[in-house]
Amino acid sequence: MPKHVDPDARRRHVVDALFRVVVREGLQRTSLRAVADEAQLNIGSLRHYFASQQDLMRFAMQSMLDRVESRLLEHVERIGDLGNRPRPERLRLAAGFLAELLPLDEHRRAEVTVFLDFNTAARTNPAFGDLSRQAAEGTGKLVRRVLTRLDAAGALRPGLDIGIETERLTALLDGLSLRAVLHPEVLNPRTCADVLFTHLDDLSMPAGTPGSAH
Amino acid sequence: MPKHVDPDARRRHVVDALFRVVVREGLQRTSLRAVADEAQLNIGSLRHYFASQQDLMRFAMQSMLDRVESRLLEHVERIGDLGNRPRPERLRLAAGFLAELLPLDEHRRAEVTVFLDFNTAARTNPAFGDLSRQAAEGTGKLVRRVLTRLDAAGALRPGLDIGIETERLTALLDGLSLRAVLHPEVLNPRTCADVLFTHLDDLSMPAGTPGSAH
DNA sequence: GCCTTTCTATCACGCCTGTGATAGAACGCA
DNA sequence: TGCGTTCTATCACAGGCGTGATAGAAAGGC
Repeated sequence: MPKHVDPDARRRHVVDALFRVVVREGLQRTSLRAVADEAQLNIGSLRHYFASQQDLMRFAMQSMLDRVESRLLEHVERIGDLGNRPRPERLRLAAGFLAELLPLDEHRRAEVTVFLDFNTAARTNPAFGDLSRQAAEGTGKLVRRVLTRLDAAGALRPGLDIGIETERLTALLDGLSLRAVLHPEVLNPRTCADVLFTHLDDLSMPAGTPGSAH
Repeated sequence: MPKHVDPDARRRHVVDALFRVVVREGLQRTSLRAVADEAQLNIGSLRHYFASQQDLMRFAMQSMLDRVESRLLEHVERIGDLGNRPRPERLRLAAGFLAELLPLDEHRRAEVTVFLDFNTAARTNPAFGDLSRQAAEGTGKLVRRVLTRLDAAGALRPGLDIGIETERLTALLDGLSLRAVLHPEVLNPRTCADVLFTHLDDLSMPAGTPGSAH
């Protein structure tokens, strides 16, 4: 088994470089040569790990989605069972969880930036079509699940249409991300988080209502 | 003064062609030659009206923003004074007005698509920087004005933070547009409009108060 | 030692891009 | 008619792109 380097590590290294280029220059200007330079690799080496540009791009987008998903799972692990928390804390936890999707720090900001570029490219580039759709449906289902759980725990206002509220909250998250990434001087992370919390608070029980059934 | 053709009409013709290419192929693949072909013009003629690619692109983005603005103004004209309408109708009118920003029909859909591509490009292309920022601030101020008017007319819930609510509604509109453009099979125009109305209804007087919706 | 696989590095090709330069047609006015 | 401006059309160039081909280095198993 000849194995000088770990190919998976190499691919991760290349993908990291690609993300940096995308953030700095945009997906439009993210060429094989630019990525190779950023990764300090020869373009020949790079092509040894990725058969074609499309392979690289798809792999990169898939990696990005995987990373987001694993960070979300990690967050779920961290908060554990939220069934037996006091109601205001449940809201706070839900907000903190959904905030993983917002560009509130440099790390998430880079990720959301890449996410946005890939997904807008997917509109006209069939190579990304399935991944983009899967991502959009994924966040939708995620938001729906959060709302459903909150509702089941009696934390939400009665009479809400969960379908509509799912679309509303999902669109709100997407919109906050979009504006925060494109116009950080207009929408800063703090306001971003405030808006999210305000929204969840709006969906919750009015103050003074008896809390969790159970 | 020799004048065979109307230069303004020509420029409009070219910009229309450019928009079609952007919608169909994405801004990334919108080259001078592609636009010239779409406009059924020789690239030489095209370059007679636009000194450089950057000139064309900036002109196109500015045109798009002008068209959106004029459609909004036209809508304002159409509804006239809304001060003396019954409250539920005021909400409906405000929703209809803000819906001008959503891709609810093919025309607006194309416009929002172009808007999105230009604004995402503006993140890394300084040529669009000022226009993009101006657009983002414009919609923000627009939303704020709508909310302020509704509030002044007593149509809104008391205790709302107009600043936060402006950001929230703006992000919601952006998010709806984004999802409707990128994933029309997930978020259809009908749901889009429903979400907007639900949101405005949520901001209005609490349920049970005379005049509040449904 | 040798052999095979893995990896790095480079060349060349065809394609597309924006753009400078330029020639000629179309047209209105004198 | 001829003149000058406006417009159309084309060529050529340099630069960037993805990619096929290929040669050579590096590394481990035998």
